[in-house]
Amino acid sequence: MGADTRVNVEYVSANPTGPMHMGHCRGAVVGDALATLLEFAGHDVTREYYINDAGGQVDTLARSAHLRYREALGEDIETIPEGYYPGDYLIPVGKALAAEFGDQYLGQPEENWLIVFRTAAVDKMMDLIRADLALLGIEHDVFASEAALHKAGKPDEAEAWLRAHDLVYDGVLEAPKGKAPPEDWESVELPLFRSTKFGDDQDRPIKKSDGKWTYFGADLAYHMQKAEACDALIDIWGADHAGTVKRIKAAVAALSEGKGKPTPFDVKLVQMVQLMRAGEPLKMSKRSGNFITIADMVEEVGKDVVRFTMLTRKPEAQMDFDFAKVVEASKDNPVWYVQYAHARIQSNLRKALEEEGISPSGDALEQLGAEELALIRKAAQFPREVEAAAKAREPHRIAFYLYDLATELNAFYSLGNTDPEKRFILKHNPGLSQARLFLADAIGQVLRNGLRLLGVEAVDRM
RNA sequence: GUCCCCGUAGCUCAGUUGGAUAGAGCGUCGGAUUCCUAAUCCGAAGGCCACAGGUUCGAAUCCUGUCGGGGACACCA
Repeated sequence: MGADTRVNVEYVSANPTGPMHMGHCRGAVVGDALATLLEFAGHDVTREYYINDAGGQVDTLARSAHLRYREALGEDIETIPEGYYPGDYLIPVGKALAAEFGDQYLGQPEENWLIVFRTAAVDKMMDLIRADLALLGIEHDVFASEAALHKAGKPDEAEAWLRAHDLVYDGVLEAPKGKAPPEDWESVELPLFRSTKFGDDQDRPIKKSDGKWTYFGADLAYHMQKAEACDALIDIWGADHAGTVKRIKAAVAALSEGKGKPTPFDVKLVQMVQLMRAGEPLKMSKRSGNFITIADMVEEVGKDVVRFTMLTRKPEAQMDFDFAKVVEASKDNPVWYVQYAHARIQSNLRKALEEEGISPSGDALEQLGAEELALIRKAAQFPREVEAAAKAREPHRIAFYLYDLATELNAFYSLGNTDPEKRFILKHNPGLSQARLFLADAIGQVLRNGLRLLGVEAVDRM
């Protein structure tokens, strides 16, 4: 492809209010694999994470941290009240805050400590999140802070520009139609972005009635900021945000076209994952703060299994993740099967060298027959497969391709069971043996390359 | 009520972005093994590509509608 364009891939962007749970997992893996895939295809990729550190949720986080801070200083806080984050992960944060500040924020009104606690708690949460992402082998290049965006006045800039072009106006939202009748509906005049001009169902407010920016108002400025530094934008979102795709696309179209630099922008929606164990769905209670974290998943089945499995389905289709099935050692477990093929190749290469002194060589490739050629053809498809997957922005195709390649490798390998002449290691015919090992080595290479694209390590023995 | 995603073999899913007889795995049935990793391999049966229209020389693929599953719909993030 060699397009050599700068592509910004934003993924994960989980709220900095706790550790990552399984709901973030698929988007994280898909985004990361996509980024790698685009890099491999010759793009200059930026992996970006947007930190929502300016909304009401981080205030709740700060208050929850303050509660744990009081606890760390000896107070019995008993049960965590409604409206606070109950998770145990805030206990060490409270201790750290107590160690850092002593009792100076005890018994103080909120305005005296909220900002301090918010900043400190968000930092700690981001450390947590970065650690969780590292478990999945994920590392972002840029962590963009929403608060910093506000401080830099980006939303104001965007608003001014949009107003100047009659794309933002002050207006009143219509009450929501349909099944959910308005309960405490008030009609207020708000600054609205004309997203209907770009196919949205409704114009969208960029500021709230208290004058603060809405999430959308900030996000719009954020996308503008990203677009200034690259040639194409990709966002990976959970499917629960599908309803906001139109407005943000409208915003990017309006701003980037208006400013003379139309920026292609793609939002990839990733569907929910249903966790299962041996066919039974796992239910988790959000209320108690008890959910299955990414750390739990990685600890139980390993990074490679989590990553590969998340890529064995197209992202926009719902999927199950069965803790029992993903570690099964059989052909219906793609992770295992691809690894098995690679280990088998490595095992043969080792054995050939150590026991027979035969190493791969391309000197006698003309001795290879029709079956080997079919295998070579399959392996040779790899670059085209990568190109197609990159163009379609669908990393899961690589996973399916690797599975197919493993199938063909194993099929050829099995010919040697009934016909000893079809084996890789042939003592009486070193030339052919070298050629077949050369082929095996090449396929091993393709498997490794493909797995690396997915962020999965190939194993040499199992 | 509106919007988005999905609907392909009994089950779980691919399908190279409109091209020839629609492909895997599991399951079922029938085979292969004194084996370089059999945790594997080969073969068979099994499809009106949800349904109905439309566009096209040509549709699983694009458009419209219906049905079914999932998700989202105030100034939350």
